Amino acid sequence: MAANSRLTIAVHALAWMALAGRRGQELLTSDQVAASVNTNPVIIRRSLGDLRRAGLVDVRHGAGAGWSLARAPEEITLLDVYDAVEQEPLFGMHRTEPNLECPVGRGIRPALGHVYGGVEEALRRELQRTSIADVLRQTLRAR
Amino acid sequence: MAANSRLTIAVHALAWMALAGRRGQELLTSDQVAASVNTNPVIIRRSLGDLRRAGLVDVRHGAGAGWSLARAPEEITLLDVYDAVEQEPLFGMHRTEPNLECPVGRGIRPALGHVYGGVEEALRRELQRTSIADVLRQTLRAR
DNA sequence: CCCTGCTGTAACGGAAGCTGTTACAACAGG
DNA sequence: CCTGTTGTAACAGCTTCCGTTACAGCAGGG
Repeated sequence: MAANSRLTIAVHALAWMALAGRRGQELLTSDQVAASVNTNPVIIRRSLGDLRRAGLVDVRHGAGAGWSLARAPEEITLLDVYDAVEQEPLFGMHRTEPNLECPVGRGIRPALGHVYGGVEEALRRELQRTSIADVLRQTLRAR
Repeated sequence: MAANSRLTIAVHALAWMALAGRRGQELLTSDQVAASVNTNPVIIRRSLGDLRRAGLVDVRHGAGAGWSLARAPEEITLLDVYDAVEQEPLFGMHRTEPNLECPVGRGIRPALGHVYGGVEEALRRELQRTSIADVLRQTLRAR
């Protein structure tokens, strides 16, 4: 499985913003976030751009610009983040159309679509159970 | 997300083998399976090789060679198949180590590991609820 | 009204994974 | 021994992801 790190990067950025906000610093630049994640600021801007389009963060331009949370950390679930940064389905179908003259080839895709839908639904339910505030709490507890 | 089709290919192959077995043909060659999936026989051999290592299918060499199910279709769950063909975790961690001088950078990985573990567990529970026989039943129902 | 600092995004490159293809050695029934 | 099939290596094309550089655009503050 592809195992990309987009969800991890986005959650890390949000958790860091939540901690900074608690310390009185509402506004962070992509450079400041990138310093904690240890990556290039453009990666952070791309990720936070996805989150902005989903309404999870706000951005300010001009001098004194930066990013801030659009909601309280308790109100942002990992499902919100997942929807913001991932679009591909979990499991791919056949790359080439199966043989439609075979009874299995003819019916397998809708059948699998149904099963895969149930799996994704279970995944989404689980992601919804955890908020950015939960992640931050567990993060600070781990010493 | 990468959305590879390995689970789909493997389940398709197993469902087709289950149907052929029900029709009295226990043994299928990789060419015959490839004809239903509509792909190259080597792809099928690679996939069935994973399933063989997991003990889900048997193989016979020599003349009259081919593949057969090692268990009844009711006894093979999609979780068995998933474990046989996927090894990467669902969500990747940071590609480069986060900044350990930041409290979030220091604690985020174990915290996320815990959350991701719960999500994978939910996914596994759901995959376990469906067998190859279930998939075949739904496949033949869809006309 | 300009200056400055940051965002938004395009363009590009390297690395890795997946799929598909060819080729060929190994194996085992008949 | 012959034949048909498996097992696997090697390779190519394609795509995605991550990282980097570059630069236009925006908006507060002086």
